[in-house]
Amino acid sequence: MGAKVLVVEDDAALAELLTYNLGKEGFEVRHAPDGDEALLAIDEDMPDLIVLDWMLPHMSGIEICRQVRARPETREVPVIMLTARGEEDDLLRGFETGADDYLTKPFSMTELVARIKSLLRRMRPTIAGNVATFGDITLDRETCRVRRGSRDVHLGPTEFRLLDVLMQRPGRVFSREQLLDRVWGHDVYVEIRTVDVHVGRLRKALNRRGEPDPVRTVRSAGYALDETYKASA
Amino acid sequence: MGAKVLVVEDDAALAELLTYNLGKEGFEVRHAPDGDEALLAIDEDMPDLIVLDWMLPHMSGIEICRQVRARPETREVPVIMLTARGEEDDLLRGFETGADDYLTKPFSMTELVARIKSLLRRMRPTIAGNVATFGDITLDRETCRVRRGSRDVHLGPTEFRLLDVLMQRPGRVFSREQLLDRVWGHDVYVEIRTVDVHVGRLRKALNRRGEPDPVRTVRSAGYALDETYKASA
DNA sequence: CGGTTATGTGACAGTTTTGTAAAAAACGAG
DNA sequence: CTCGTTTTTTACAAAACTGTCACATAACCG
Repeated sequence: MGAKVLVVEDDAALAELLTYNLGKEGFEVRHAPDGDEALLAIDEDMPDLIVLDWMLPHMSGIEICRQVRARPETREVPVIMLTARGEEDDLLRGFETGADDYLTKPFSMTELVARIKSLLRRMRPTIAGNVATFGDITLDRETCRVRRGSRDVHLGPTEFRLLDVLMQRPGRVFSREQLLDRVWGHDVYVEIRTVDVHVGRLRKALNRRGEPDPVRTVRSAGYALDETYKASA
Repeated sequence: MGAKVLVVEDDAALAELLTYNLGKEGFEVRHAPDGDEALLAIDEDMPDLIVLDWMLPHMSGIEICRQVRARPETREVPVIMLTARGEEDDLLRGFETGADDYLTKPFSMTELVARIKSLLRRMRPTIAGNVATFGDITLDRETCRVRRGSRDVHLGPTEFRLLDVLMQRPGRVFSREQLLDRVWGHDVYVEIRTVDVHVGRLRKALNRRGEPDPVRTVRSAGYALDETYKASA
């Protein structure tokens, strides 16, 4: 499946149009009609991107945007705002608040989709739709398969998600806590060292004898995919 | 503000308009009339953002964009493209190539400025936050990597934090007490001379034979990054 | 100069962090 | 329920890093 997109829009007709079209593009769409629903949705399952109508019943778009930017775990989520024509003031305040892009109604679906893809690519460089690539490693979310070069790599579900998370930002160091959050879920309690074990298994599955290890251990910090390796492969 | 913006635009009148207005906003603007000049300008002093006309004499905007994206050191630089009305094909190809945003001529200066600021804020992790540079030394907090020139420098956690602190204000002298505070934490008790040992280790890791030492000892005061060195490198 | 103080640095013993095998527990398809 | 797979925990060894000390150098000062 594609990225998760949260659409915050009170106009039911437009909301449905968006849901339908984005869904067709392979995004997993969730809809929230107002600010409270939006924050709830964000809590329940973190979207990869938010499309935010600027005019909402109770809480203004600007307020939601501010709240999203305020929390550390959502700070990185890109926001596209939808404004009515000619609200240039709002627009500028929107950018101030930290929106990443905006579209003026009415807008073309093609354009919205292009902008969404652009922002997502910027956020998660290796992910183009369902397939992520890092050097000679390929991870396909659709078929749940991983390949290295021409060989098939068998991973258990946990190793698969682990690699998936690491590949969302190659090179970035994820702490064990962050990995627990993202791979196991923020409500599950497991020993921190379990991460190490699974990283070990991921390595064993990924590396045949003589191949360089794409997983980097950063002492006292966590694990990351090694950009050096990517360059060499 | 004060970010460096490279404007690649062959139409002299528009170029001047851009230069003037962006300058007024506090950006440091450099102008290149064609692709070759653009690449040269990028080499000479890396811009923080590129405004790129899509229709250029020799090399098309798309080609420049591709080249910018191909090099690791410019991969993260955001690109805004300027297109004539109705070239929707170009637009989509532009996003494919990795442009981050686009504007259709004619556009309002306010809007361009807003978009530039938004992109710069989004890139902040790279420009203002996560990567520090001092001369030929680079410290990346996201990947936990340090490089000197083209060589990878391996540091232990303590040396890493130490360099991090020093790089937060290059040239400033930090007393050993201050370094203990900031690197070890103000609640830890360790001998003051431990700082010296770690500075020594940092030096050893940073300097290959024949290279000048970027760390300056200030007798009876502390340590600092040497601005003399920065100038020379 | 000689005396004094500050810094550089090798060695080392102790600590922390990581890799990993193996056991135990959990899970899932028949 | 049973078997095979996967996950989690645990324990231990290996590796990496740390803080301290002692002594060698270097800088300062009258």
